[in-house]
Amino acid sequence: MPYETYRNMTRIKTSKPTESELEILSILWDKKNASVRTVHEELSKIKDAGYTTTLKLMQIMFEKKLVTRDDSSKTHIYAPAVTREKTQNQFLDRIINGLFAGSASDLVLQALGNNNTSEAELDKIKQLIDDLKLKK
Amino acid sequence: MPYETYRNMTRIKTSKPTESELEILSILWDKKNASVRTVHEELSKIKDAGYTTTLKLMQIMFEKKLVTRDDSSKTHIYAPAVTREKTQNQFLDRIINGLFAGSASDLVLQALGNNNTSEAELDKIKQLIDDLKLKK
DNA sequence: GGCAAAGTAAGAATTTATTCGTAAATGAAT
DNA sequence: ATTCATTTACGAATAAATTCTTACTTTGCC
Repeated sequence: MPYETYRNMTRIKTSKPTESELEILSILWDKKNASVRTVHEELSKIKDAGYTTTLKLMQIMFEKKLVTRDDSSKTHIYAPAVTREKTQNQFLDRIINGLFAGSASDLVLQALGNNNTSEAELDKIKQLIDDLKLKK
Repeated sequence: MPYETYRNMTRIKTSKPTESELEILSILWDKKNASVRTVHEELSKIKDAGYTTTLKLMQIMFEKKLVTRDDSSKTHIYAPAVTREKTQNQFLDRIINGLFAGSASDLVLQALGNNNTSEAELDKIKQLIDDLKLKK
């Protein structure tokens, strides 16, 4: 079976976004929605690829249902179909299970230990912890 | 240039481990060191691939300097060349910058919010926060 | 209508990652 | 020293992700 055929078959279902898809999603999350041109120009600031590359990627993301698309006018307008939060949790799960032996708190300890987090943010986390403890 | 040649040129420098390499590293971190056979048997519990596949992967990891190797006897013994902590931080950095807009505390809030962390672990985190605040 | 600009579509090519087949090397046991 | 199981070496095949080339479509403008 030719690879293209295979890919078209499996591309359908929603799945974890790849590295490049994540970059595009990040832009869409910020802008709410955007044309390929807009995304591509934003993308050009951090990487170097042709316009049709971005287009193709966004088309694939549409097939995977990672984005929606309004094609009522010539220039299609894309919007994220998955939330930033859901995607964050998806990646967190993977990294926690694959790299932190399933311990979310180990991840938290590493993340806080190696990062200079502001005092205000530390307080916010402390507050969340207290809330969580109350619920137990 | 044939792909094999190209790959041999670029495979040299240490880089972020791939998904499969991470599975092998996890086993090596647990066992301190192991032969290909041992790693492969451990791997068989969670995935289904041939022995030479594991071997090849570990050889590539050796070339990438992700693992070291004692080849003084017939059965080579591999050991991790990167620490679990360093790798964890590498991935945390990537996910924080790529998906959490650079905010480690956002990641922490998500990780704690969506995970049922035990009270003891919450206390440990709280303790760390207090330590961090003292240092400021 | 004809044409240019900007866009989309689709498949091929390339790059990277993973898996496998085959042959050669090692070494233990007889 | 011959046999046999185990292991390594290495290239090729396959899979997956990314990039590019080419052709077609739409729209605005003269």
